[in-house]
Amino acid sequence: MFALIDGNNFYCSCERIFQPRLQKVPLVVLSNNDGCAIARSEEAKALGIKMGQPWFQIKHLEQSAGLVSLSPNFPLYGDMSLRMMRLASELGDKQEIYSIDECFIGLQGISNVTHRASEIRAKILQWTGIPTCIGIGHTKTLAKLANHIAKDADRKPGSYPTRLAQVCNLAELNERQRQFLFEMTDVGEVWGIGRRISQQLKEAGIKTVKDFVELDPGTVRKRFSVVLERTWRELRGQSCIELEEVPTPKKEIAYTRTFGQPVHNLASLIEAVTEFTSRAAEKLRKQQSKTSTILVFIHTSKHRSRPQYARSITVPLVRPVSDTKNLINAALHGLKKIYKPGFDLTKAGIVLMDLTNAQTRQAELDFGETVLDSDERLMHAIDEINDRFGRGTIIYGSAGVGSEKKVWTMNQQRRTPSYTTTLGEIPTALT
DNA sequence: TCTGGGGTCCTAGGACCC
DNA sequence: TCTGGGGTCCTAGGACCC
Repeated sequence: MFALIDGNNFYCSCERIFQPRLQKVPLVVLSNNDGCAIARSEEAKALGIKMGQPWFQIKHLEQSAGLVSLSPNFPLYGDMSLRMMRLASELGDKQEIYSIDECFIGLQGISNVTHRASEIRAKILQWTGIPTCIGIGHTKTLAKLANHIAKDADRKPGSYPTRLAQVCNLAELNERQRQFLFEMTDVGEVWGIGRRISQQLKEAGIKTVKDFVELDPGTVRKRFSVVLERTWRELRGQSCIELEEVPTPKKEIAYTRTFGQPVHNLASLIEAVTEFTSRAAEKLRKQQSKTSTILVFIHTSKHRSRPQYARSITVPLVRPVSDTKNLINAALHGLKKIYKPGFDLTKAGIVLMDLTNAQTRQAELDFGETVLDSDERLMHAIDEINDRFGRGTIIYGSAGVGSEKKVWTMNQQRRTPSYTTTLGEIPTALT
């Protein structure tokens, strides 16, 4: 049996902890560059704001409806997440942290689950200020579905029976009650059924979860995929997706950004790609991996009717490395190959691919010209210094050292302080 | 005027290799 | 004039998840 614990409107909830005036107010947290809404409070959802909706389309609600928007504050969300996850883990014996705001809990041998879940929920709320919902079921997909029901029952009166609000345990319901809930639930709410497949199912007359589970598995496999068949089995109570306690190392590490303003010149791109590569290399070393392929891309905005340009290139490395200097050299080499002047470039990024464990060493013939990783101790020292004194304390020269603000950096107009992770930004209580 | 970022998995065509 | 089959790599794009 599994539980899924999920923070409600997580980023908005994090912001509200330190700014109580934002309670009950329609609130959105915007994406990088203050581009679109990536988290919405219930009040903001009630205004009809959609997930991912561009800010310029909803900006007018500031005046007319008191909408408040904030730039994202990921250090804060990451730290609040850790606190929430630590408490959530007390529900069972195993935990899989699935995303910044949700985790699965393995419930093997746990009795009185529903009651325990309510207690954990109350504890998380009291200790961290984050409201959560908990779904429980025999498979991960069912736990996800139960979580959806717990949430809707909580915030949309009349959608589901109110006793399922906040904590919903599908495993303790009888078959008839489960069927009843399946019949009320749109097939598109199922974990693994996205916009596209949901639409195809509906065109075939399969509208609810009940319709879907009544299909024949062979048909699901043939018409769609083996992946969807797995989802079907999970909904029928057959567990196919295991709990992953230890996160598997990433196969790719990316750092990509939309620029604050369009960029036209190679010099700015070099700065941006240097910065992106440095940051990705930090992540790479943190996970104790090396990379042997780096992909660089640049492109214009599809939303503008200007000449379009999009290119990417993969640059193979002679051997797996994790040091920033070698990676920057490779990335800039690729960038210069794909750069073409005359376009309003709005986004660039790099992806480190073909990651391998840093401990693995491939033996090789010595041709007397080996390009080695920079001293590992040097990289380690730079990471430590940047960790301790703030990102950007030590940078590579091609990241640009001028004092003026770089055109490509992000716009973040409404960023809140890092209340819990930066000494100078700790909130003060007025006496 | 203004439209996010980080992942995984899969597919398909073209270039190139033997 | 006649012209195979198997494979990899690259690039691009689409599906899903958060």
